[in-house]
Amino acid sequence: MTRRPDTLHAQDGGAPGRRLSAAKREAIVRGARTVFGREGFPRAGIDAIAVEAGVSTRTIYNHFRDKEQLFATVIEESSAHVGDALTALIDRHLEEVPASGLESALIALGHDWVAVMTECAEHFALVRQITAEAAHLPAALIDLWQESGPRPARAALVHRFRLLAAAGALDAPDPARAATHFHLLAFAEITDRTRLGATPLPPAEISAIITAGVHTFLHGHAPTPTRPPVLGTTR
Amino acid sequence: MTRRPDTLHAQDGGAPGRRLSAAKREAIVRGARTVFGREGFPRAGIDAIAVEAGVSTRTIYNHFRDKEQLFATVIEESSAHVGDALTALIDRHLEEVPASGLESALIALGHDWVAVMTECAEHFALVRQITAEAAHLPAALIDLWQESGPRPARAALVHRFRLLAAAGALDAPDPARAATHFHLLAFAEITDRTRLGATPLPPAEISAIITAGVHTFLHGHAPTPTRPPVLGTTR
DNA sequence: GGTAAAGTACAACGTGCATGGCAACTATAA
DNA sequence: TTATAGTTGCCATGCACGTTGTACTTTACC
Repeated sequence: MTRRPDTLHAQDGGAPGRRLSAAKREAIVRGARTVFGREGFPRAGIDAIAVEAGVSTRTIYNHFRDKEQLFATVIEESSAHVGDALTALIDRHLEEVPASGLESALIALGHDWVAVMTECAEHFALVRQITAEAAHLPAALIDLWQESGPRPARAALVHRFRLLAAAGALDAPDPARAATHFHLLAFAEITDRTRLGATPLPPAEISAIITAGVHTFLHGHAPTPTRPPVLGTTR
Repeated sequence: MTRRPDTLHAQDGGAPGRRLSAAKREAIVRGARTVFGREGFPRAGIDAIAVEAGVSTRTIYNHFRDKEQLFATVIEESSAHVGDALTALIDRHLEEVPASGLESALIALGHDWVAVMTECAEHFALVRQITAEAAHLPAALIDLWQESGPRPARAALVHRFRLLAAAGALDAPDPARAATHFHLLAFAEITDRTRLGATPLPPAEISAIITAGVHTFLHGHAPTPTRPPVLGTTR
């Protein structure tokens, strides 16, 4: 079973038993992500993807069964990557809560989160298209996306908030709800107004939104008045 | 220039100088709203709209220049109607703040708001499609929608919050931001999870979201006199 | 009832686009 | 170098759909 160094993978949906080039496959997926992000799923033409990838349309059909399977592959590979980045971000900022202030930690997390959104603009353009088409996309595809990206990130946030509540730094009997409130106040307005990064927002405005959001969040979930907050290790 | 009682309106884009039936036009717009809401803009076929409206496709083209103009008409007429309903709701619930509690007023507003969303499910299905396709729709269309629906409603909310802040019932130096925070906390999660009403959410869950959201909001924007607990110097 | 305009049925036209077939080209492994 | 198989360009096919033309039917007012 000798294989070329470049053709070690199993194909995703082409004719069975063929050995296709991994490099071509990667080029296709990357090009497809760009075009799908720009134009959306049913709208992006195979030809445009082929051009973007520097590949013939015929080759695309050698690697993938059809356009939909290509789309699924793009979603899975892209969102797993960005999901990891966000999860790492959350853990990094909330691993140890500085006694100096939970507020500054949350604000810093907010800014870094937005930074990821601009760095991975192409991915979030794709996400925008997914949510846009959600109702017309197979449910399995939506699940695939949720599971590989948003869900783990959210779980990490809930986990950290649970620890913060246990440490008395937060009044969050329901950490999941607190996570939702934090996310809404700190990010939802930004994702909304930038359309997930599509339209720019002045940095000062972003900063104001995050600061105000974190402020409202912390006041809304402040530890019970009688008990001064215990800021210590949250682990 | 005798006109039939049924044909008094000016046409939107058909051949100039013809007198078209208002009843047919209404049927077309209503059917188009249903189908556009269900399938989205470019996706909905003229044939499907014609069937839904009980009209021939040719008649549609006698009343409207093309599919896009029909879509614009649907958006304008539908969102103006729902926008008025929401504005009325806001004014009704926040016109006089019961000393008994701003909290209950906001919660009641929240419930009525959600009720409007379910009553006008067809409209919000349309809104879902608009936001989904926003990037590929002419900007003028998006503006048309924003101006006729969401903007007036939001303005009403900001106005009420400004009065509440002036009356000392709320700590909202920036009423616009407070309105955003209230909207996010009380509604955004619901619109998110129900996909603007597309997928159902148990009433108990809705109630919990609104209650928790209003709670967080009020604690975050509580009037200063009693100085709510603050973590460190949150300013 | 007559008449003119609106509405309808039907079909044609053009287009865009996802696929599939095929033969020629090319790069790699032996 | 040679055989093997991925890659490519190009064309064909089929389909979906917006839009229009046209001839016939219905409707509303005189």
